[in-house]
Amino acid sequence: MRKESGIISLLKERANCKTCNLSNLCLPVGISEGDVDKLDSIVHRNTPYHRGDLLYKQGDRFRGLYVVKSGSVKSYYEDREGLEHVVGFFLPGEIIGLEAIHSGCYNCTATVLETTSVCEVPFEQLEQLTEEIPGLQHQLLRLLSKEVHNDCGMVALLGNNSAEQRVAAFLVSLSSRHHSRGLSSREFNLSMSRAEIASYLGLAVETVSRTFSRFQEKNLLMVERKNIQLLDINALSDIGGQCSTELHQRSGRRHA
Amino acid sequence: MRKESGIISLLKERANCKTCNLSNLCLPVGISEGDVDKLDSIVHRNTPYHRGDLLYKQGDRFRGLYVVKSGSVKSYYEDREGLEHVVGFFLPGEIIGLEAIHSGCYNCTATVLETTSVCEVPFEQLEQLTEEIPGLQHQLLRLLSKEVHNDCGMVALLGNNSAEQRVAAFLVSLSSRHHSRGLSSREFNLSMSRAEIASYLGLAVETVSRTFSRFQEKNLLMVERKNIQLLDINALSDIGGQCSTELHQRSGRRHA
DNA sequence: CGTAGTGTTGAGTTTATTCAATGTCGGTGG
DNA sequence: CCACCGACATTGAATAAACTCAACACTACG
Repeated sequence: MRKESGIISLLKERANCKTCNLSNLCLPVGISEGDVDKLDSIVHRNTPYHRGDLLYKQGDRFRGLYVVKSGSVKSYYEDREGLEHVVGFFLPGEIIGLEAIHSGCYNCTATVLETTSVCEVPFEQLEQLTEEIPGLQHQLLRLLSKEVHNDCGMVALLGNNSAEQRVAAFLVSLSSRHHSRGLSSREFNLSMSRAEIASYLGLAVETVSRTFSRFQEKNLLMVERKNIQLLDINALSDIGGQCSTELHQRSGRRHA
Repeated sequence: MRKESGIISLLKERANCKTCNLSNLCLPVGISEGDVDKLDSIVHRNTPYHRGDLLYKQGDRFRGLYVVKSGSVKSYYEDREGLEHVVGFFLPGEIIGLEAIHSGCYNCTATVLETTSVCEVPFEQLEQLTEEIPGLQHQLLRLLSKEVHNDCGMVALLGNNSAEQRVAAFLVSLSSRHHSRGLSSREFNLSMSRAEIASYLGLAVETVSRTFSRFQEKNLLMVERKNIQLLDINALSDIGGQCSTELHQRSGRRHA
């Protein structure tokens, strides 16, 4: 078996594969196996991080992107009072640091939620590679665009107000993101704390907790600490509104 | 005077210029005047749109990006009940449609708020030009990244909860965006209705209205229908929190 | 001049928050 | 091995914030 490469995930955009099969991933986007080697050569494979470790801090100079190989990451920024505001969670296959290309320094802090391994992709070198690898540029643009798309969805969601809608949409999003990595969409781990969920969704911790309980009473899910099972994804999807489906699923329509 | 070009705005990222002076705009980003002509040649200059006209509809095939030359645009999506959720406003110099690169079709509807002129930039041709124009690719990536950055800010803001914070941050954002185009940061036009602001900020119309009134009582601003004057931008900026400054201003620090 | 669209203001209700208490898990040290 | 501690999670009760409903005001426009 070949070394698994984080950059592959970067380019493939959640193809359905558990282990990184190169030809599966790159051919469909027009990148040959030879080119994959070039990509691989610029990627740093960091040793695993542990809960609380930082990938980068708010204000650090932009070095490159990070691709989650396993585990999960949150990104947040601190306001003047030192309060933390979570702006995103990243699961395997997802890319961190895209917002820093523009200003040349990271404007969030990225920290690891559990034992996590990531690849570091130096951005300058990646940009240079676009000259050698046809199709790479297009993939990068698509990647960025997708992030914009997801964020739009988040804005719409947070404008949706009700706590139930937000929590439901959040869960459906996690579910579909797990699914797109070939993992179970029904049962997974909440690597983030209730407080982190609350911060992300703009709710109080207690509200998140109560909403979980209410969903559980309605038999929509079963949750115990970090472990969660979605019993009725359709119902949750309905509660969450279009956001939860539209926005975090690639091409798929509604779960019918 | 030379024909004004929307694509210039696209590349320059809000340099401080009222009229589009080509050399000002492009040289700093490493694009020569000759290359500007190439860019100009692919841009469609549409006749002005009027309030309510659509640039594109949710679901339309992605053709290209739109750059606002004058006027303003909102983008929103309709949920299953047909309710409108505003996800963004676009002022002169800003680019619309970035979220559609990924999926190949627009997932929001973009509509014009007042008499507005825009440029249409066919995306395929723009991508091809990156081969001829060095630096163009980098600018495109930065552009997308900036959008991600702004959206992150919006997510953080909407997680910030309080109506006052949201409205204040919104106004400061508009202010600084006007400022960066060389227009007054103190007094400008709210081309969007209260309902549109409310939808964008996830508030009720009445709450927006009341918040305006409260700010006015505190002498932070003067608002009458569409016309607004910010009397104390610092104070508003403080209320809005880091988001309002951090997130919508380029390199500048707080208004000191 | 009257009407429709939009914005403001008030009163009551709903929702989510805050504050406080209690419960649960996981680790550490006696 | 068990008791204890701290971090995290849940639940309840009181409070505060924003929402809904409803009335009214202003402007634009025919």
